[in-house]
Amino acid sequence: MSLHGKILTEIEQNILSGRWPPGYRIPSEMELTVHYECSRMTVSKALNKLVQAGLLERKRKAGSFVTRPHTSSAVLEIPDLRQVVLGMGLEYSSQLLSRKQRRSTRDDMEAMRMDKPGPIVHVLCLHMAGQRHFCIEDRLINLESVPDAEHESFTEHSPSSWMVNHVPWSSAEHRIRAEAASEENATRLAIAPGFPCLVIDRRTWTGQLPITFVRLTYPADLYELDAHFSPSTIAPAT
Amino acid sequence: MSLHGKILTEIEQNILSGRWPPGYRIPSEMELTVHYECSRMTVSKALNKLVQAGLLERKRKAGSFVTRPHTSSAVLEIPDLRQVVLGMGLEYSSQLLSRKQRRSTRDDMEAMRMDKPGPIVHVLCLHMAGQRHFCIEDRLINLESVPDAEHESFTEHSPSSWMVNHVPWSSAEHRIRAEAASEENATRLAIAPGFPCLVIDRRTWTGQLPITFVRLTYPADLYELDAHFSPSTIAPAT
DNA sequence: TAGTGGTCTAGACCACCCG
DNA sequence: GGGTGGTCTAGACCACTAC
Repeated sequence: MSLHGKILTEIEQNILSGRWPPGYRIPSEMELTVHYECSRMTVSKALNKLVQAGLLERKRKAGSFVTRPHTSSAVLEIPDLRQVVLGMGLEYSSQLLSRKQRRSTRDDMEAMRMDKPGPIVHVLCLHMAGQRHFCIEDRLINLESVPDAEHESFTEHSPSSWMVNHVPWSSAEHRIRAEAASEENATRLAIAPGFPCLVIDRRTWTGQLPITFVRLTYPADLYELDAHFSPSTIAPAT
Repeated sequence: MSLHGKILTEIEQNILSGRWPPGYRIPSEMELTVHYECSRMTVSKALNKLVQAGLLERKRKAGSFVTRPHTSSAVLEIPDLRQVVLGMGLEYSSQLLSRKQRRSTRDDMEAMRMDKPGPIVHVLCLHMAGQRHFCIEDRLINLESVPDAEHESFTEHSPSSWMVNHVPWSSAEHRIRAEAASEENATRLAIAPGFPCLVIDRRTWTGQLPITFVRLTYPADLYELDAHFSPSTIAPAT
């Protein structure tokens, strides 16, 4: 592997593992050239790729910093539902409907794409936007990747908020569809069974390790998903 | 603007304008260093950003080539519906329901984000997957950006296929939601009014120029949208 | 104002692989 | 074999901005 590839990988792992948390100031280019015994260009190449990937922010004179919990960085955002609702100008609240802990069943393993069984947390949470039932969050969390979740009650912060703000991820998969509300969800969302809903399934990983699977069910017309995409927005870096 | 930014922009425009078509071999790094009177690193930086953007492919000894009609390159693909259906193992057919040409109305301009009126084509097309009504495509095309569309009947190829294969784009915006089928679409899709549908609005541009607006309406359960996303897939270039 | 990143140079060696 | 891109160096000057 190339030297700048090695530098990139090592720094990336420092970030994704949490050793270098959001806001952390990483060593300056000069310090890295010393550490890796290479020229500034080589270090710079690695760091700039990490900027493009959304893991770093760099400021002259200040240094290079790990970005805040990488929320979106790009295309399909992974938002904190609380922020979404507040952004709509509505009051937000959430209600934990259930919280279970268990060894993963076969269904769990399939949903999360786990390759071997392990302890998980299963939470169900209702999100409200003003008086409207906004979203049902049905989430599995892999306790091997996110051990902190074992002692988190999710009553103060919703699972959505907690995950966004505590857990970094390196890849995600979304599956989006329309669906008629099931009896169960219709009751939870105070809508008629069969009412159209937008359903988003999302899996996230750090490296090869599954973190969480979440199914978000929104009554139609309460939520739209936005995705901007510019492959050519390489915006010559000002 | 920086020099490599200028080089990047000029080459990008050569590609997006079609002057350098897919497969075209662009000048070598050496030729570009002569043309821009700069060092190889500077040219290289620009070219490698274009590789990341998916506009170029580079091969040792062979040279740098414009990629084939950039379909997805990443996250939210812009598929040819024909390929989608065939990929599901079903027979594909399409039927043009209407084709109109007009000067853009205020609604058209709003839909396409045009800032001044101009000639457009409005097509409506039904896509079938086997015996199932798969999707209604409701599309506006800006004739100023896509003059060829004026003399295209869209009977042999569906608008979706034609656009994907003929028109390059540089940025796209998706809006995705669930919706109850309108009376009109229910008839077209052979479903009951109120049946849940997945609706995707998509706008595409080349540079600042709007190309097309399309609304795709799928009956629930006939289609799911997939989106993979790895910000950290910066894969140290082999 | 000093330290940081942004940019650029003029070389160099190497791996690849088309012809 | 020779031209291509991939990588790297050891400098350099500049712009920005936090301190």
